Amino acid sequence: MPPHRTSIADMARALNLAPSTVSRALSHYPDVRETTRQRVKLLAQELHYQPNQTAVALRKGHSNTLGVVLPHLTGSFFPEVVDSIIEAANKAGYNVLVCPSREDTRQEKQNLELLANAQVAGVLVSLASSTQDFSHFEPLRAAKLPLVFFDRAAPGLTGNHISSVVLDDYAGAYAVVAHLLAEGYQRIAHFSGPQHVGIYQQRHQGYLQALRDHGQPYREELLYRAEPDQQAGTLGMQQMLRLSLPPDAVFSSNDSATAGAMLVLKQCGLRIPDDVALAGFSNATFTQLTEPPLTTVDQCSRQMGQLAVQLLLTLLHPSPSLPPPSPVLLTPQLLVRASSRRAAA
Amino acid sequence: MPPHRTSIADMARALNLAPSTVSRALSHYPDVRETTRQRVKLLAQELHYQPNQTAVALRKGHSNTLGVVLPHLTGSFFPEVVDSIIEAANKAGYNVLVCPSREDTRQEKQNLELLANAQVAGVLVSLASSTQDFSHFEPLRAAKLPLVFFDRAAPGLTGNHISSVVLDDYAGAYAVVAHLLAEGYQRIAHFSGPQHVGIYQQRHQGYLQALRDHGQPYREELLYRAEPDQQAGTLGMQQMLRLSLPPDAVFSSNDSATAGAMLVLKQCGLRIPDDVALAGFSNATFTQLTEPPLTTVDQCSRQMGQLAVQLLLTLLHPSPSLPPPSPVLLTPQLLVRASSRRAAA
DNA sequence: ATGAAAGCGCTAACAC
DNA sequence: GTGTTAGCGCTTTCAT
Repeated sequence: MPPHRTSIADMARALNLAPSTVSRALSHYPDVRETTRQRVKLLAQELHYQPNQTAVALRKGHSNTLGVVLPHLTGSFFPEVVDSIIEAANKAGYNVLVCPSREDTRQEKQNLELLANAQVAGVLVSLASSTQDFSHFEPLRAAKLPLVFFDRAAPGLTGNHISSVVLDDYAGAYAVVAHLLAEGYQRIAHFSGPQHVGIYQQRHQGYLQALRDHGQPYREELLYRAEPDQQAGTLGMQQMLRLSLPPDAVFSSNDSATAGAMLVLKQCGLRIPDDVALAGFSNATFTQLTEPPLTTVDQCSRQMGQLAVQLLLTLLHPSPSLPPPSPVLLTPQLLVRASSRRAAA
Repeated sequence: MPPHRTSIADMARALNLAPSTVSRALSHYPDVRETTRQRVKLLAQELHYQPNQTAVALRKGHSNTLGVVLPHLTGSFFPEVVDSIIEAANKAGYNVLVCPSREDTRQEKQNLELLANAQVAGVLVSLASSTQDFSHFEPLRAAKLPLVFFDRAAPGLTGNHISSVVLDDYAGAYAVVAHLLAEGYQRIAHFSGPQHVGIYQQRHQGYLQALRDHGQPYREELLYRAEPDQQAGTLGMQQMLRLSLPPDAVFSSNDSATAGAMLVLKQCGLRIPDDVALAGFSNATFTQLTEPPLTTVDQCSRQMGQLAVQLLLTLLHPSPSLPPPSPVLLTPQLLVRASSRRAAA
C-alpha cells in the first residue's frame, strides 16, 4: 500500500474529534482546552504529521513561497543576493522559487505569470537589461501582489505594496573616478552598459559628474558602451588602444569587463597600473585574486538580499499604524586595490 | 473590488457549460466537440485565463515544481549547476524551489521535509558535507518521490525512483597528478576535504593511485585535510612551507583552496610554477584570471545540471517498457594552464 | 459529447 | 470548547 501522509482528518478520526478542532489545536487558536491541545499535539508528533502546504495555500489564497525573478545566476553578485534572500526567507518560514529571466523581457513576463499562478505570497524582482517597458507588471500591481525590486528597479513603478532596495550607483561611480583623478590619472575611459538600465545610466552619470567637478573635459572617444561582460571589456580595451591618445585609466561599470580589459593589457605587455589603471564595479570574487588585485566597488550583495526580504515581509504583514516602507538606497563602498594605485612617481 | 482571477467556473457560467467540459476543452481530452473547444479557448484567451496551479497540485497530488537541495550558492560551481537545472526544468514546464543546506545535515533534512510538504514532483539533491548518515532520505524513499543526486551522492541509496549524476572525481584527480609528475614535479602535496564526502575521498584516492602507478612514495606530511576553502588553502600552504622539505607542487581538491595557497606563495616571494606548481579542481571562473592562470579540472557544471533534470524527468514519466535510468558518471577534463607547466629546464 | 457530483486537505464562519 | 458545514479551483469518475 502507498505510504500514506497523515492528514488532519485521520487524526480527528483517531481522537474522536472534529477536524476543525484538530486544526485549531495545532494552530495558535486560543479557545481549545489545554488537555485537548496536548492530546492532538502528541498524536501529531507520533504520526509525524506535516501539513500539506498545497491545501493550506489553496485555502488561504496564497502559499508560503516567495518568488525571485532576476537576470541570471552568473558572476558572483546575483548568486550572493539569492543566497542571502533564501536564507532570510527560510528564517521567516518561506520557500523561494528562483526564476532567471536570462536578461530577456519576454522570459521575465512569463516568470511573473508563472509566479502569480503558483500563488506566491510576494515577489522579489531585479529587471532584465532588455526591459524598457513595465506594462507586464500591471497585473501584479492590480492584484496588489507585494513586490520588492532589488538592484535593478523599475523607475516610477510605485504603490502601497511595492518597494525597492538599490545601490547608490551614482555615488559609487563618482567615488571611483574621484579616486582615479586624485591618483593623478588624466584620461579616464569608461566602459558602460545599455543606457536604459538604470544602474549603468547612474554609473555613467557619476563618471561624468566627477570629471566635471574636477575640471576634466569629457572625451567621447573614451566611452565604450556594450552589455558589460568579459568580451565587451576585451573589445573595448582593444578599441581604446588603437586611439592616438589612449586612456591612462579605465573605469568599467562591471568587474567582468575589467577582467577582459586586463587580459588585453597583459597581452600587449602594458603594465597595470603604471601604463593603464583599472577599476571596476561589483566586487566580484576574482578581483582579489588577480595580479594586480582590482579596485572595485562593493555592491553589498548580502545586505541587499536581506533588506529586500525584510521589506517584502513588511509589505506582507502591513501594520495599520505604520506607513508602507520607503525605498532603500544603499551606499556602496569603494575598495581601492593595487590596480589603481599610482606607483610613487 | 479585488481584481478577480478568472476561474474555470467563471467561464463555464459565461458559456453555459459545465466546469468539467471547460476543463476538458482546455486539456488534451479528445471527446470534445471542436466548436465547443474553440468557444472555450477563445474565451480563455480573452479573459487571460491562467490555471491556478495550487488547485491543480492539490487535485493531482503533486505540483509542477521541482526541489533542489544543495550545500550552498557560493563559488561558481553550484550557481552554474542551479542555473542549468532551472533552465532545463523551465523548458520542461517545471518551476524550481532552491533550498541551500549550508553544509548542514539538519538543514538538509528540514529542506527535504519542506519540499515534501510542498508536494514537489521530484527532488534534486547534492549532499551537505556534514552528512554521513542517510536516514533522512527514508521518508522520500518510502513515498517513492523521484530523486536524483548530483555531484555529491549518497552511496548505496538506490531504487527504482532514484538516480544520480556525478563526476569521475577519481579520474580527474589521477589526471592532474599524472600531469604534474610528467612535468617533473617530485614532491606533490594534496589538500583534501572531509573523507566522508565522496568527492574528496575519490580525489584523494586518485592522487594516491597516480603516485603509486608512477613509483612515487606517499608522504604523510604532504597531506593537508580541511573543508577546502580559501582559508584552508592559506593555512595548508603555510604549514607546508614550514616543512624541512616543502612540496614543489600542490594539488588542491578545490580551486578556492588553491587561491589561498597562491596568495601565501606570492607573499613569500615564491614563484609559480618555478618554485611551487599549483593545480586545483572545479574550473572556477577566477582560475583563468589569476597570474599565472591556474591548472584545474572542469566539473561540467552545466552538463551535470541538464543531465540531472533529464534523469529526473525520466523518473517522473517512467516508461513501462524501458528500465529505470542508470547512474551517470561524467568524465572530467583536465585544463592545463601556466601554474603547472614547468618552464623549459 | 456533455453534465452532475465528489473530493484533494485544509480553515473559517457559524452554530450550539 | 467543540462540531457542522462550506468552499478554495480543479479534475475525474460516473451517468446520460
